[in-house]
Amino acid sequence: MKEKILLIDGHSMLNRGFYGLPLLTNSRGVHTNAVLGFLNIMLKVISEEEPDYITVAFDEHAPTFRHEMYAAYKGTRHAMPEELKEQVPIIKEVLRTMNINIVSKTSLEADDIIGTISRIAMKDGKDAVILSGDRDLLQLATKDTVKIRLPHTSKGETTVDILYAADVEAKYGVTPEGIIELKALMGDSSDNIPGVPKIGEKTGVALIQQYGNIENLKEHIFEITKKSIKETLENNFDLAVLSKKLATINTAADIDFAWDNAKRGELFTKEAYAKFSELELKSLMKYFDEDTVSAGSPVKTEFSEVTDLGEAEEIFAKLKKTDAAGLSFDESGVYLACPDKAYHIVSGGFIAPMYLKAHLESVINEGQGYYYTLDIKSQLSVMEISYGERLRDVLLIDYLNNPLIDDYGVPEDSAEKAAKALEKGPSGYEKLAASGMEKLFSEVEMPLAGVLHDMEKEGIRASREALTAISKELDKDIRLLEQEIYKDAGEEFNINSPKQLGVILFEKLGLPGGKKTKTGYSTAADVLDKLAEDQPIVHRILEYRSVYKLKNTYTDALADYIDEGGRIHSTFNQTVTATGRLSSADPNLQNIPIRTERGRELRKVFIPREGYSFTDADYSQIELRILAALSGDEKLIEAFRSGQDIHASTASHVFHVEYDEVTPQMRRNAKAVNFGIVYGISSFGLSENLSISRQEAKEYIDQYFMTFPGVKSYLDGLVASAKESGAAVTYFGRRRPIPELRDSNFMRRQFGERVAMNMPVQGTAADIMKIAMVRVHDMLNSRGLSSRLILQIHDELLIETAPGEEEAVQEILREGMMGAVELKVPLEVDVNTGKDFYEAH
DNA sequence: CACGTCGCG
DNA sequence: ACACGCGCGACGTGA
Repeated sequence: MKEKILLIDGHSMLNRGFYGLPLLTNSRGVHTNAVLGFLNIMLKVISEEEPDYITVAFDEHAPTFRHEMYAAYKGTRHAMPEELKEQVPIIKEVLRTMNINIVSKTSLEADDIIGTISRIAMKDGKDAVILSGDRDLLQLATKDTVKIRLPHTSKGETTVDILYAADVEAKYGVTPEGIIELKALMGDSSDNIPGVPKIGEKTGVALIQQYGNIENLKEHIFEITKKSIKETLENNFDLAVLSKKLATINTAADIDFAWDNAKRGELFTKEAYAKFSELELKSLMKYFDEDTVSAGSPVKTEFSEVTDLGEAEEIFAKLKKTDAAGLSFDESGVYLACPDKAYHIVSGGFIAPMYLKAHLESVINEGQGYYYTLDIKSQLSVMEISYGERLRDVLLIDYLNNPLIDDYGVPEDSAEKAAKALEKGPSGYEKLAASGMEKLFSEVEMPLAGVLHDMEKEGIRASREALTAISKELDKDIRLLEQEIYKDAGEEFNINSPKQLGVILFEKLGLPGGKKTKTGYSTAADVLDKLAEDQPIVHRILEYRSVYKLKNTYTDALADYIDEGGRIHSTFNQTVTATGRLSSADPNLQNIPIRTERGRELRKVFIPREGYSFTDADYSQIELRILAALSGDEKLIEAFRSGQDIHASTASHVFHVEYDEVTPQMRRNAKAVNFGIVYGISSFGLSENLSISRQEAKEYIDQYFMTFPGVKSYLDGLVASAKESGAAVTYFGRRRPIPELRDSNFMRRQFGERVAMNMPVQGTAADIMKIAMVRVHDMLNSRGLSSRLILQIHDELLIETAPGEEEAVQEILREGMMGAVELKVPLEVDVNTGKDFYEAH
């Protein structure tokens, strides 16, 4: 049996994986799609071919020869996307853990390495299998010793074709040598081979079939009948010669290759297991046997238990001098992970909680290293340490590095948190710093975590009695509406089921239209409104929904969140939104009704503690102000500086009427245009929103951009730079990757463009509010006030104000919010006080 | 668990 | 010719 070597074209396989699979990441935001695609196909081929030797060839990063020299000359070399680039070192490391030989050499392309080794194999009497996604390699196929495995996907199924010389000829019409000649004529844009203009695959194949090679073709050029072909060949023959040179793989390159190094070893080692786990390549875990799994599981850091006071003292002293440590704490004590050793300092006995807190604070605030936590906010409920710039939270680091991650993988176990914080912290911080987000991190997100903890702990008082009373009323209405709807429909059905409702409305009652959504009829409010304004049943259904929602989502649900102290404690998430906003959950206190009077009534259940009042402050038009400031559009800036109503002012410009002549309808439309601009305008979206024609919507937009040309060029610039860098960025440097911008799907690309326009505006507003929160919190504290920040609703802050502190609080809110940043447009803040949330806002 | 719907900015 | 406004969380239905 002849021995066999598998030769893999590293970059081409990575490329294939990258563009063939969606942009996958593991929970820490590391992109893995190219690695996964590479491994999938490699493992498939290994199991089919059972090679005795394996070698993967990579191009060196330095400019390589054949193809790149032309690219450099033409200036067409295209940059590798960042998401792909970062996977190159990863796959190399994975291959190393799998004992797979990697060969690369400066000034040589992977093709040349593979070509050369394949010829060494032939000389040494071995078979060679070449795995590549690049058809260029087909020139290396021989009659029966060198075959090419070329993956291709059709109908979602990936197969890896087998091509010997005869197969190449059957499939492409030319011999392996002919592939070179063919490329000389038709070129290859992906490889930067120019070819001869106007000659494509068809003409190329025909010419090579007839003349064999370009030299012979030149001699017989007079035979060519088609004038245009003949001309282009005559005029561009030098390009054919250059292309041939570029397309020819060097099979006698000077490389170091030893069979010993290429010998196939154990692929599924415990190191490989650890690597696969880290990358979360779950579909590949099946290859590992149980022994490997247990041996390769990440080594749990051993935390030695410390109960002795003296020993604890020494450890804290040592901690102050280490460069980096991970720390976490829970009811049992403090976990400290130093680079050399890890400790669990046990609370209780000789070591009092107060002692732990004091020492921890002393380390964090006086130590010379950096101390990494993982989700500090949730730990502050155990021990309220105060911290400064030496504390770095890895959850917040990870979030800033990539806010799109769904799950940052915070372990339950405190010890693991400390270990992981030390493990991931320093490199994560480096990445963050490289993106210029140090200030955002240390001056905004880190201190904000403490502010949010205080807000969560404080909570907001809610009246259970009031909720119960409202709930009863709503319930009455629901029953009434229910019966009326059944009567209208002529039968009982589940009104809450869009599916059943669609059947009733559009089939049984034969209401017009009835389109939309993947799963059936849309019964959304705006659709129903447009379809059947005059139908009583439609109005009752919308009324039913609204009342039903009020009862279930608000009244009843909120009552269950009231604690013994009569207060509701929401969670403010700091790491969930793509733009940098906060979110509120369990319960969500950022979506308490206000737009309808009936819903708004609900705000009366939120009340301050006895003797206190509510002070509410909200930024006026902050997003539009940011748009004006960042775009530098003179007219928009002037509109704000003049203190006019911005929507009316926009209306007067867009509709060419005097400011005083703007009608309410015009103002409404202008307001929708303003929103549209901030959301990443499209004429379709605006027309839907305003129930006007696409044409009219387009005219509004055109008119808007004509009025505010600076906004237009700013938004265009945002899209352009997001395409360039792959991300949108706020004024303060917060970054949101937008992978959609290079999606093959038009719709998703469009979405990416809208995001590129919206994120810097929404995100900057979020940044400003966060800065304001830290300032307001600081001022309340430093002035020793008893008033407390309790809610944030994106552009609004609510403070529970202690008696006698009303004026101070108003001033703090104004100063904290307006002074958060200095822009070309003044930030305006509306402040209100009230005896409940209804009155205050 | 995905989807539709709807509450908020 | 085509698709669609940005950012969230909670609820109920139905597979």
